[in-house]
Amino acid sequence: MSDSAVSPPHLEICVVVFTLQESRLKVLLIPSKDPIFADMWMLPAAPVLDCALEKAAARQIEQLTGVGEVYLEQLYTYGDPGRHPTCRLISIVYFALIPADSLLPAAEQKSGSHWFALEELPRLAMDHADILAYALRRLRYKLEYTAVGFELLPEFFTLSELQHTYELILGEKLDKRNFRRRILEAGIIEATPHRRSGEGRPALLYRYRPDAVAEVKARRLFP
Amino acid sequence: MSDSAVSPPHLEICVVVFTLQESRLKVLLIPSKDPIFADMWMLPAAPVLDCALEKAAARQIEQLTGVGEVYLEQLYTYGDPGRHPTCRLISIVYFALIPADSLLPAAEQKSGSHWFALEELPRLAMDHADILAYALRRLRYKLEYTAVGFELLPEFFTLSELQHTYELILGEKLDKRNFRRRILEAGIIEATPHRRSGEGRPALLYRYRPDAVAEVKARRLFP
DNA sequence: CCAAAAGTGTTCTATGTACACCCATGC
DNA sequence: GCATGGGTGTACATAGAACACTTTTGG
Repeated sequence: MSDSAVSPPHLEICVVVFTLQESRLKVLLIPSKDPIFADMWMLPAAPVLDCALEKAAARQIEQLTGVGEVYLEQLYTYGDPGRHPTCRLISIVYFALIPADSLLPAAEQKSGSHWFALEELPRLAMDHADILAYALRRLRYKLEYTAVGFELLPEFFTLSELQHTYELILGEKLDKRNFRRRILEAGIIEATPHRRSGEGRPALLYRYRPDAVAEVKARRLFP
Repeated sequence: MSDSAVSPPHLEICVVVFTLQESRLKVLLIPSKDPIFADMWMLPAAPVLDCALEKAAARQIEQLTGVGEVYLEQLYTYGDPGRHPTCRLISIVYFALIPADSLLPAAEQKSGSHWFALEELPRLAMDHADILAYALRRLRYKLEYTAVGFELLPEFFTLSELQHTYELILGEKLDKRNFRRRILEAGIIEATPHRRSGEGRPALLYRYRPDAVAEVKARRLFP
């Protein structure tokens, strides 16, 4: 079992995938198969076979959700004796944002994975609760200095939808006028000629400027 | 050689160690032993044997410099086909700050390592120049919202010495009065009753508040 | 015409920036 | 007594926070 320092530790790519459903921030989990963690859930992970780490994370997310292009960023590499009771394990963790409207429901059934709202998490195996907490911290932090919020929305969205996204993730109410001013001054989204009719006055639809994605990537602090 | 996806990739812990010598920010490098990278230098690295990643990085730094307790933080995990021409390699990179006065010169001789000023770097193997550039970016960034500067100084230091440290790392001149106000308001360092006599008026010696180390760790965005 | 959500500027506060002179010591 | 670095406060500019009413549609 854990005959330390004889064979190298196991190495896996682990992903924290967020989406927005029913006005809640949700994370993708899979049921644990290991009897040690019976009735617990885990962040999805897969053994590292080659060294294309980001591609491996993307491939894994595609298998689980059916979505190929996602916002993806390396989070941290966790390795510590005692993370896992019986084996030495190193997890390279990525985190990702997916707009709910691009998810394939079939993929979820097939993989046995499930989306959990952050307020209704099941028991998580190992240190996965810590990892998730850190991913959320980083997401909140990134939201403040870049405009990744739109990565969780469909291609066209209203400013109110975007603001609600921010409020959900940050866990606080924001001022409408200040929010609009800042987000527009950031120049990452732009108005389209279309409108959406709903209950009240129809809202202008916005989309992120396609060339702004590169800009967001350039602005990020993590390579 | 590179029969991909048959055996798992090689995994190493790599360290970017900064210190301050002769009014210059320096980084610790070792000469490459691999003939592919003849006459190039590298960031120190060692194969991963167990999964105590941070301890492994600390151990490596102690072997190279003789210093046991250092400021240490995980930087990023690099893995990409094409990083190394002949083998698949994943590097978990840490970065560290060491006060120059605690270095053991003997350790440097024994390991063949050498301190290079950032303005006079030799050719670096693989993507190590990128890694180093990112480590510097992160150091500069951290300096702005925490007060890690004192990690490069001896136990007792003057405010001018601390300011010069900041100026060196950030690469710009800072206003003396504003610097002092901010650094003291941050509450991370405290005056001692001692003074240092030098050329002009003797300067008060400061040290960081021992209980502030935990605070700095708590404030950091990376776990 | 009423309910429901969209849209829009200004004032105040706090934070950061620029800036110049006196002080204590060694030689 | 003079050269050298140490030490101190204030005015101004900029960024962020608080705040309330009018507009457009559907029912």
